[in-house]
Amino acid sequence: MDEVRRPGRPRDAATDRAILRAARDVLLRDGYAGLSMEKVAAAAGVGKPTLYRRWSSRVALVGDVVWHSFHAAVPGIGRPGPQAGDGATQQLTTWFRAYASSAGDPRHAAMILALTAAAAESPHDAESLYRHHTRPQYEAIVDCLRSGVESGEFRADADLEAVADALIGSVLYQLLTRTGDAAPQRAEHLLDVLLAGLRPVTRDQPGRAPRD
Amino acid sequence: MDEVRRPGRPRDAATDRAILRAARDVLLRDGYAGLSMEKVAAAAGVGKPTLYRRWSSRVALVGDVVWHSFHAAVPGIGRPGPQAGDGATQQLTTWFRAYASSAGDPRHAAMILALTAAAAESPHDAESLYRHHTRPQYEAIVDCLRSGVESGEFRADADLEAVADALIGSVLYQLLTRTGDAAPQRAEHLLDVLLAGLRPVTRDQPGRAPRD
DNA sequence: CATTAACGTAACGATACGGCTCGTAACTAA
DNA sequence: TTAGTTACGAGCCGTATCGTTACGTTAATG
Repeated sequence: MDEVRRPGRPRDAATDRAILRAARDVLLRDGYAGLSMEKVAAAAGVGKPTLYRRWSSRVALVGDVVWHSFHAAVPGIGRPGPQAGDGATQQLTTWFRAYASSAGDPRHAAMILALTAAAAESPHDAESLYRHHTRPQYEAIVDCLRSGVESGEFRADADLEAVADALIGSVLYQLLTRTGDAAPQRAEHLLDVLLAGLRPVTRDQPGRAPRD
Repeated sequence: MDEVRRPGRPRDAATDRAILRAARDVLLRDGYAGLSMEKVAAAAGVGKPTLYRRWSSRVALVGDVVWHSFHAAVPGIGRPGPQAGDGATQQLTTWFRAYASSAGDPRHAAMILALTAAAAESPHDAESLYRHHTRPQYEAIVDCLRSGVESGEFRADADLEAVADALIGSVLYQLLTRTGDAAPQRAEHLLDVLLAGLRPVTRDQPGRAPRD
């Protein structure tokens, strides 16, 4: 997979890093609305064409910033269970604790919010952002839940995607409403309720509430 | 509470309605990013100062549009349980079904996404938007859950705010990731898991998973 | 009629978008 | 060495939006 050397002056890898770093700083300080290409270019000490040579738009740049920040600081974010030997319950718990805790870090919170803002304000960008930055993680969670069903840890009739939505969505909602201070405890408590609800039914306890 | 008539030409109530309607249409067609004050003014057949006389900023206008759209079309959105005689389980079910179903309507989806975009892109606006447009509903849900705890329908040790986060957040995440097609079923299934997890523990079934 | 304020029109300065052109630097191929 | 190609920083361009202002008109008060 060696890079094919093309004629002409090669791009400076240090410039890539400087831009990403500057964009991350601006995102932290001013939020997604406050991130302009000109501000990023100035902060990175580069010209605007240098930005547009690499990223076709503001959304694309922000997407890459989020991507790099996540993979630099939260290595296992894409894989819920680092230890394959653990049960699904333990894997899910480990991952969700890490995820909720990372959302408590302002650096990651800003990244998640930026992705959210980009997706929410423009339906067109939302699809591509989801495909590239969120779906792999989402599918890994569902896979983890599915393995828990196969091992008998979880109810077979549970809607696993609904559970994944609730896990990710609850953190997202907390970030949006700035209730994030109590996040770590709340993550633990949400796991309590969801894991209890996922437990296979016994004879004494029917699977559904009587009302319907 | 009669309006005190002040001297001078009074504001035209029809103009208010025309602006709100135009802003709603633009929001539906072009999303939050595509909503500009000039576009709204043009669509409403009104000058820009007329907009700024009523709303101090774009965010304020969008906030009011969401407010009016919700209260016009989803009357009970602020009060989970229309029938006070119902149990908390039934109240919660009724409300969440209505909420998830309304999110399936593109008109409401656009409103929720607009609020989300505004909150996500600017931390400053997020706080005031939350206070005025989301918190009452959120607190009503928590109150409903709390009444369920008091009546013995739900576990006393459950984190009710975590449950509320999960309910609202799951819908939000589905909207953001355009997985909203399966929303009605998923809402039902999430209720299944959460209500099962909220059920008070019995002697046969310990409250927590063994692993910790 | 005098006062007051909302109205539409038409600007304003500031800022950001995405693109473009300069002159220069860096690298490859002949 | 030389020509060709591409990246680079600096900066300008046209369009667009922001929030604001000035101005003349219209509609209500007293």
